[in-house]
Amino acid sequence: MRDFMTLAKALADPNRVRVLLALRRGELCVCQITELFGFAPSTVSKHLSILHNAGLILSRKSERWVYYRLPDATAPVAVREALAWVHQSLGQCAEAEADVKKLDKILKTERSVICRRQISTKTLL
Amino acid sequence: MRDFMTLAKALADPNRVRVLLALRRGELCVCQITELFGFAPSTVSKHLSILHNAGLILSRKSERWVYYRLPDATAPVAVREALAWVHQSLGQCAEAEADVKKLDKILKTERSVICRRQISTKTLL
DNA sequence: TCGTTATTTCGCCAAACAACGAAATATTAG
DNA sequence: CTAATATTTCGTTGTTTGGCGAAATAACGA
Repeated sequence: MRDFMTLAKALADPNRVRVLLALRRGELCVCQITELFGFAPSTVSKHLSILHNAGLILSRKSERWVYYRLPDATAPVAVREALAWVHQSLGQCAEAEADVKKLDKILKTERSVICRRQISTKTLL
Repeated sequence: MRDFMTLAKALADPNRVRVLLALRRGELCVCQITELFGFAPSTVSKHLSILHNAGLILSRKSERWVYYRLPDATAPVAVREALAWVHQSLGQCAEAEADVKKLDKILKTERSVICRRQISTKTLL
């Protein structure tokens, strides 16, 4: 029950669900998701840690970036079923389409440019 | 997305999940669920209205009672998948077993006795 | 080593939420 | 009609949660 509630609560925020939909494209680093959402990096990091803690995403550290991705078929049934529910229910929804479109642009840009973009916006204030 | 989030938020509370598990036995009226949980009737009613609003339970009014039940196969796919996820993940969990056991006793008791029990507890104060 | 960059952790604040009791709304029984 | 019963609605209260920025941590590059 405890594990299930951790899963259910992780899914109870629309921005976390957006992360799960965006990751269908493949793994993303925190700064790419931050760029997609327009939130503070700390906010995005917290969302990712909640998803990770629930087992809904996996992480990998390489060089100075942390990449998050969807789990594979070895994940627990409850996790796989939760993800199937999300993807089947929302795979075609307007928000997912818009995010995919924006992600296309982000992925075409050098990652280094994306990351520095967040800093520059901040230092201008 | 909006509908999905209503569903996901409805599942994000353990007591609402308990209702979905308890209803596998068949329909229950509010006072029976209230007896099972030991919460104030207003609290239980609120939980039921959140589940009902999400489409996770259906209601029927008969005489002076309102009965809630799980939806049938005509429910939207997102709802059916959510319920399948809950029941598959938690069908055998300790909390569900304990509730089933307590429900057995409640269902063996006259409903009128159950309902008056709540009142008497209140008026004694 | 030192500065830069990516991410996380922490503390704060406002909004959302779950519990309650009191009052309102049916509906039945007398 | 009036009283009693089942449920819902409303307003309050304490807790949780989502957002932020500042500071801590980690990894890289000069």
